[in-house]
Amino acid sequence: MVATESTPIAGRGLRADALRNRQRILEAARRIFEERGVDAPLDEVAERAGVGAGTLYRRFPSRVALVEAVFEQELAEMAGIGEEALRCEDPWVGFSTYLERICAVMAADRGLGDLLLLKLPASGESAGACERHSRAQADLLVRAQKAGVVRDDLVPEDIFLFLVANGAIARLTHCAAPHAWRRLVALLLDSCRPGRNGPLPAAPTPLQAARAQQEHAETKGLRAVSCEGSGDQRDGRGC
Amino acid sequence: MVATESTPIAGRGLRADALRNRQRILEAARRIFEERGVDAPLDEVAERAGVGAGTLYRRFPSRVALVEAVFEQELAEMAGIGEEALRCEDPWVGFSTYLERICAVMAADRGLGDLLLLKLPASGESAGACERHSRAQADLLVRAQKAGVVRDDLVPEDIFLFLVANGAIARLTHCAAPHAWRRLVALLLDSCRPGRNGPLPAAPTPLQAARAQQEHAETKGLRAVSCEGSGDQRDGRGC
DNA sequence: TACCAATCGGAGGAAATAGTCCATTTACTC
DNA sequence: GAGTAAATGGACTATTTCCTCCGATTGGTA
Repeated sequence: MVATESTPIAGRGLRADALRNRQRILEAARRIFEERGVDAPLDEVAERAGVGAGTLYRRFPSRVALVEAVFEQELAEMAGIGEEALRCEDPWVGFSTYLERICAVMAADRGLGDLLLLKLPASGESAGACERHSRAQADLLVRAQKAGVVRDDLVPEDIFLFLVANGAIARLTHCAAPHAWRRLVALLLDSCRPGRNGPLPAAPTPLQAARAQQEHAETKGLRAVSCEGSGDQRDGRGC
Repeated sequence: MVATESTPIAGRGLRADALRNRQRILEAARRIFEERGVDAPLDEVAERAGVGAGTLYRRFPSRVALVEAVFEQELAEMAGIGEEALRCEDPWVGFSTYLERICAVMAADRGLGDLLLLKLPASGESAGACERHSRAQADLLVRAQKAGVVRDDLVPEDIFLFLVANGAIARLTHCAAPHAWRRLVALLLDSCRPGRNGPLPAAPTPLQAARAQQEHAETKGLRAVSCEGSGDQRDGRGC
C-alpha cells in the first residue's frame, strides 16, 4: 500500500513550504465545504488558501482525496457521537439524543451534512469511521427496540431516510427558518415510538441504501477515479 | 397588461410554424423537466424539440416563463388533488390520501416535485392554482384537527416540511429504492396522529416558509426578471 | 406569383468550473 | 553559497450552460 496523502502521518516528507500550503488548503476547504457543501468549486478553495490551482491539484488529485483529508477527524467524531449515545443508560434517550445531535451537525455544517448522506468511493482511511458510525446507529436502534421504546418495524436504513430528510430541510430553510429541522426531527422521533400503527411500506434494503449513497456522491462530484474508457453517458436520471 | 405568452389563449396570433414549434418546445420541456427537474439545461430542451436555442428564447424569454407555460395545467391538477381530498368525508382519509397522492406525484415527476417546493416569481397565471392548493392544504389540516384525528400543534407550514423531506428522499433514492418515499410518508403520517407527544419545536412561520420557497426557486435558476442594477453578490450560503 | 415581415437556427460570446502544463522560484543538501 | 529536485501559480484548454445576434428562410397575403 502506497503512503498516500491521507496516511496517518499525512504529508510527511513534504518540503516545509509544501506542508504549509497543504495545511492552508485544508483549512480553506474546511470552511468552504462547511458553507457550500462538498461540491463547492475547487478553484475557490485554492483562492481562499492563497495558492494556485495547480498546487491544490498536485496535493489532492481528486475532490475525493481532498474531502477525505478535510473530514478525516470529523468523521471519527460523528462515529463518536453514536458511541457516546450508546453509553447513555436510557435506550430512548440514547437513540433520540443521537438523532438530535447528528441532525444538529448536519444543519450547522453543510459539508458534514453532505458527507453523512453519501458513500465516499474507496474511502481508505475514512472507511473505518463510517463503519463504526453505521454500527453505532444500528446498535442504538436495536437496543431501543429491545427495550420496547422504539417500534419494532424500523430498520437501520430508516435512519438514513431520516438524515436525508433532515439534510433537505436544513439546506432549504437554513436562511429563512434556521431551526425548522428541529421540528421535523421531533416529528420523526414521535413516529418512532411504538404504538397502534399499521404496517409500514418496505424500507430500502442495505444494498439499496448503499447504492443511493453512492449515486448521491456522484452528483456531488465525488466519482471514483480511474475507470479508464468510461462511457460516461449521462442519461436522464442516471438510472 | 400586455398579452404575454402565458395568456389563456397562449400563442394566439403566431404564425403556423411558430405555433407548431411552440408546442414542440412545451412537449420537450415537459419530458426533460420531468426527468431532470426544472433546472435542466434549456439547450437540451431546444435540441429535443428540434429547434434552435434562439427560437426557444424568443418564445420563452426566461426559464420562469417556460416553466409556467409547461406546468400551467399540472399546477391546477395538483390543487385539484387537494380539493378532491376535501370532498372525502373522512377527515383523516382526506388528509392522508392527499399527502400520499401529492408525494407520489413528486416521486414520479421531478419537475412537479421541484415546483411544489418553490415559489415562482411573479407567477401570473399559476398564482391562482398555487393559492387554491395552499388553501386546500390548510383546510385539510384544520378539518382533520377539528375532527381530532390530527394533533393540534401542526400548522400548514408543516406540510411544506413534509414535502421537502419527501422530495429529497424521492430524488436521492429514485433509482436505488424507488419506493422508499412511501415509507417516509407513512412514518410522517404516524407522527401526525394525536397522542401523548411532548411539545414540538416551533414551526416555520408562513413568511419564513415563503422565503425558503423563494430562495429555493433561485437555486433552480428561476430568479425574477428585471431587477436592474442587481448587485448579485453570491456569498457563501446566500444569507 | 411575389413580396415582406415574422420566424428560424445555429454560430458564437460570456461565465463558471475542472483539470493540465511549464517556466520560474525556492527549500533543502553538501 | 551553489546546485538540484521539489514546489509553485497562473495561464491555458476543455466543457457546460446561458443567452444574443443576424443572415437565411418561409408562411401568409395581395
